[in-house]
Amino acid sequence: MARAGITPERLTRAAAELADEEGFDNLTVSAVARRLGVRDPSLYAHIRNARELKERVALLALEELADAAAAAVAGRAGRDALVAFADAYRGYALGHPGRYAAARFELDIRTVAGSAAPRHSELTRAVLRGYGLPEPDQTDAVRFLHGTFHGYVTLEAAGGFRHTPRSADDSWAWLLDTLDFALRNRPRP
Amino acid sequence: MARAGITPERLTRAAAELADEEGFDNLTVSAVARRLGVRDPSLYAHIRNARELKERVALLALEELADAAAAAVAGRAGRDALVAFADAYRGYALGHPGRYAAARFELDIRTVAGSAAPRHSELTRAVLRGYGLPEPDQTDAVRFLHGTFHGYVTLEAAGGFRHTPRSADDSWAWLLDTLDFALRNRPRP
DNA sequence: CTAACTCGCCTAATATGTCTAGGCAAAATA
DNA sequence: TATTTTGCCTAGACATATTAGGCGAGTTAG
Repeated sequence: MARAGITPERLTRAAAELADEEGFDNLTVSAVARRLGVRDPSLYAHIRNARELKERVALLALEELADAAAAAVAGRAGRDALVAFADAYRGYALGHPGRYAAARFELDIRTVAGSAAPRHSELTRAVLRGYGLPEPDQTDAVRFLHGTFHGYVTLEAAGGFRHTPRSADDSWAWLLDTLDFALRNRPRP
Repeated sequence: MARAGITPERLTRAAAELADEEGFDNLTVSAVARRLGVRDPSLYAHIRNARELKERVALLALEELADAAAAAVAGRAGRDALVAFADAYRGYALGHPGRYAAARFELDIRTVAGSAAPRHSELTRAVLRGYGLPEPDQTDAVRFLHGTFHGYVTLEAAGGFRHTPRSADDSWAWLLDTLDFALRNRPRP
């Protein structure tokens, strides 16, 4: 049989595209095999199981997201950095819904450590540097920002804001204003 | 064959329990059938398909969550109401992870309208009443709060905060303080 | 009180997806 | 060129989702 020339990169890319097009929940070994023009079992020479396929997409998404965030934050500080960071995050999530969902895939602790996840925390801390928060406030703020961005974007992607005429962009801008205000003026303990 | 006496309530309860125990993603028609002591096809007399099974759990979760939030907010105002509301939300999510995930299940628009989802928005607006926000700021704030609570709790449940010694409870308290401060003092447009 | 009927649950069977075992030939290497 | 590796294949076991059709327990009509 002619070889299909499957590489880890081609496989992961196909899976990521599929996730974006059909949803992360519909990402199956079968669907990837179809897209690559091979039979299902052939893929098991390249992946251990279906979970690993999803893991690959998750790791890719974490990398891409961290890269986008890093580029956004570079050369900015304070409010500018916060807004650019948040917009990069939201832009990626809306532009790549399947990959974004993958980034929330539960990885085991060892895999997380070797992933781009730690870069996300570092980048968030870099953004917060402009606000001069001492510990443990900075850790709290990292969690606050992560949670807020993730939650807002998830609800928006799920269509939760379509029932009201107010635009999701405008609410997002208001949210960032409020966040910036709070971080700058919140009374120290 | 002896009848198993399946009612919509028993079925939904079994599905909800299964979701909490095994995860919403692992909620299957087969698993529910096993738990109820019947064969898979027997359930199709009670549900249309697997999607409807999940929908049932989603609707139950939205109801329970709205009930808990309503009870928490009753008789409170301002900061007290905000904290009680948020704690009810977080408590439910951590106590019933499967049901909570179900509450994020994408329902079609007609189903959402008949669900407890609108109550959630109303309750959030009730909480915000104490902060005297005009429109469209109030709508923005509703989205902000929903997103923040949902995101924080999702990340916490996924174990995203276990890598740092700082307790998730303390970060939560900090978050609520900050939110309250921002809503009270944010400059009007 | 029996006859008819409804409807809850069953078996059988198909489709799709995950994954293992074993085979063959193309590609890499000796 | 001979050998080894290995990418891809077929066959097949097992799980889940779902449809079709049957049978008998509970309910209702005569």
